[in-house]
Amino acid sequence: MMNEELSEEALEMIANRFRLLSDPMRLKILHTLGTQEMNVGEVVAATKAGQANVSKHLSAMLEAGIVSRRKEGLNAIYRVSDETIFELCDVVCSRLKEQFKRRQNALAGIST
Amino acid sequence: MMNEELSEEALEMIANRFRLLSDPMRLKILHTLGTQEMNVGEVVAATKAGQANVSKHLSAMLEAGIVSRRKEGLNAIYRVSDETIFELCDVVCSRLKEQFKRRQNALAGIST
DNA sequence: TATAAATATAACTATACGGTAATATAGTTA
DNA sequence: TAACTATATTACCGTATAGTTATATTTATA
Repeated sequence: MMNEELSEEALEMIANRFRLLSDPMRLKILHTLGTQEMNVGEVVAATKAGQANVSKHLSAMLEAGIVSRRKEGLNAIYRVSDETIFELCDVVCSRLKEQFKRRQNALAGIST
Repeated sequence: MMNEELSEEALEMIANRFRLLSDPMRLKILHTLGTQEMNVGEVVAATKAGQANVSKHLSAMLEAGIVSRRKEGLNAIYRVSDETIFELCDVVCSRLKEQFKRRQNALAGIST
C-alpha cells in the first residue's frame, strides 16, 4: 500500500508541476491573480514585469492547467483554475515559518 | 486578510522549496527513503543513480531541512525530516489524476 | 601506518530556463 | 482599408542546474 512503484513518467509529471511553482515570478503572478480574473495588461502592471515575460509564464501555466483563459475583444482574461496551487503554497509557507522558528529557538540560549 | 503582500524574499524562499521538488531524481530519492532511514549506498542501489549524484541531491535537501543526517561509522544515514513533502506530493498527484480524468471524459464522446 | 570503504566535494559539460527585444497575430476602431 | 491595441511568439543571451568523472575526506581495519 505505502511503497507503490512510481514510474519515471509519473515522477516527471509531478516534478514538472513543482517546477512551474519554482519560480518567484510565476508565484507572484499566481498570487496577483488570486481568486480574481485579470487580463494580461493588468497582471503586467501589478507585477511590474515585462509583457512578453508575463505572457510566456501565463502560457506555460495555461498549458499545465493551472490557469484558464478566455478572450474578450482584444483582451485575454486569465484566472487560476487549479485551487490546489494555493493549498500547496500554504503548506510550504507554514513549513518554512515553523522551520525558521525552530532555528531561532535553537539560537535563543546563545549570549551575544 | 486574503491578499497580503508577499515580499520578493518570501517568494524566493517558497520558490526554492518547490525547486527542490522539481527534479524527478530528488523525488525518487524521497520516495525511496519514505519513512525509513537509509544510508547513501542503499539509496544509490535503490535508485540506480550515481553515487556522487545521490550525495549531491541529499546534501541539497539536507541544507533545506527536508532530510536529516546522522553518521554511524563510515555510513551517513539519511531520513526525511519534513513530512509535509509527502503531503505536497499527494496533493499534486491527486490533482494530476483528476486533471487527466477530466480530459479523458472530454474526449469520451468522440467517435474513433 | 598502510589500505580499504563510504561519502563528500570539485571541476567540467551539456542542457534547460528566465528575461528581453523585436516581430507577428488577432481584433478594434477611425 | 489603415492605423491602433492587446497579446503571443520568436530569437537570443546569460545563467543555473543535473549528471559525471576524478579526487578529497573521513573512518575503520589489517
